[in-house]
Amino acid sequence: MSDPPEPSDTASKVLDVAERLVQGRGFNGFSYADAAAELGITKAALHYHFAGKAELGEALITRYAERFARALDAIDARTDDAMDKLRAYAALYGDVLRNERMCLCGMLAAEYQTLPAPMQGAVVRFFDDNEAWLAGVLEDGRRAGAVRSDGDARDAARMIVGALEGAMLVSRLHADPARFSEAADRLLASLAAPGPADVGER
Amino acid sequence: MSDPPEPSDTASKVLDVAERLVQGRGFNGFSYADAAAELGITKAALHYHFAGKAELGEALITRYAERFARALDAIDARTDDAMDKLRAYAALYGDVLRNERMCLCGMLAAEYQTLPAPMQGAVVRFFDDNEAWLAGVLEDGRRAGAVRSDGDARDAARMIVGALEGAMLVSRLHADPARFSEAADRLLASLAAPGPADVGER
DNA sequence: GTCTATAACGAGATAGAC
DNA sequence: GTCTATCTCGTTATAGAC
Repeated sequence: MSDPPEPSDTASKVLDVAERLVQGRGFNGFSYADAAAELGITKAALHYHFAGKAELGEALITRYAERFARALDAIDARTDDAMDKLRAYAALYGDVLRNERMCLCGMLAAEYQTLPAPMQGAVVRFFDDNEAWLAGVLEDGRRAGAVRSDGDARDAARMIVGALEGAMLVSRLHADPARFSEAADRLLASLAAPGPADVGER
Repeated sequence: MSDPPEPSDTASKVLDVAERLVQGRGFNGFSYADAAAELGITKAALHYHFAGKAELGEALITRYAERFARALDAIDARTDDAMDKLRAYAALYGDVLRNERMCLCGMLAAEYQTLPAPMQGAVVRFFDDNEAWLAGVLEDGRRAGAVRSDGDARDAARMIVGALEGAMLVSRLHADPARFSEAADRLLASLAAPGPADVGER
């Protein structure tokens, strides 16, 4: 009936292409010309949909963060087990890497100093939200005895986010997603409480 | 007597400035103009010392990797205890971050896809060398009973490198080196073997 | 909503004087 | 070893036609 509240078809395609380029080459390593060429449109047409590179960048983070938030909701709906949630969380990162991409916000974190202020704020918010969700999972897991308990959950959450982002960063050098999985599994294993069934595993 | 084998005074100053800029803003976010302005010389003078940006980039990684290798030698000379070595290794990263910098090669890892091939090779070598050193430390530590033993040491080494690089990446967003230290301490704690003196810590 | 055309700038790089 | 001057290219961005 009325105009769709969704971004126009073209705008959404622009975001798709720009997202992939930025995840692969970084915000500074990406240009309007690259995206326009891939889309088969002109740079001027890009400027119609997104006034400038800064606005495009903001839109990229917003959409990425929303998608991520929905994925976290889906995890919450799927299971109540903390370790299952952590495994699913790590798998989100693995999926990104398997598409030969770096996490969008991990990439932007590296370029943080050179980003326009609104993008900086959005990147920080992304990580804050992730840490908050993870901290909640960890606290629940501790109460249930599924997660090893020590220190501030928020600190533990930050360590997890950093470890996963870093594992992506270095795994990508060898184009080897298996390296990421190895690292993620190790991280998760270090978080699991020694199960009552196999303490000491003698 | 003869010309110094060391890089000329100016070339070395160029590397100092360029290194700081690249660690802060990335290789793509840094320009000859930036460095020349800070040095009070012209872009043309820069081209005399380093033919192009790619050559400057290679020189940056080479010097950085050599410095890092010397730091690892110093650690080896200072202690034989594996956990002490790991703590000292993490402290190397903390020192970089405290200067408001990202690890040079961590930054370049993010921009990997856009780097000239020789720089790509040098970045990969940096991480391979780090992983090899860490794997050796972990194996020694296992033999001595100081390090928790599970799986391939090389995989464990990769997890450590990734976790430290990632912790730098996200800590830098809040300009808060304490966040890095928290994460590094957690990582190290997860690697330490349960000491014979405090098993279960009842 | 997309185009052509072009402006305005900064990038990396080069030639040749000093 | 450093300079001035210039070149060429790619970048973001804008004006205005269609």
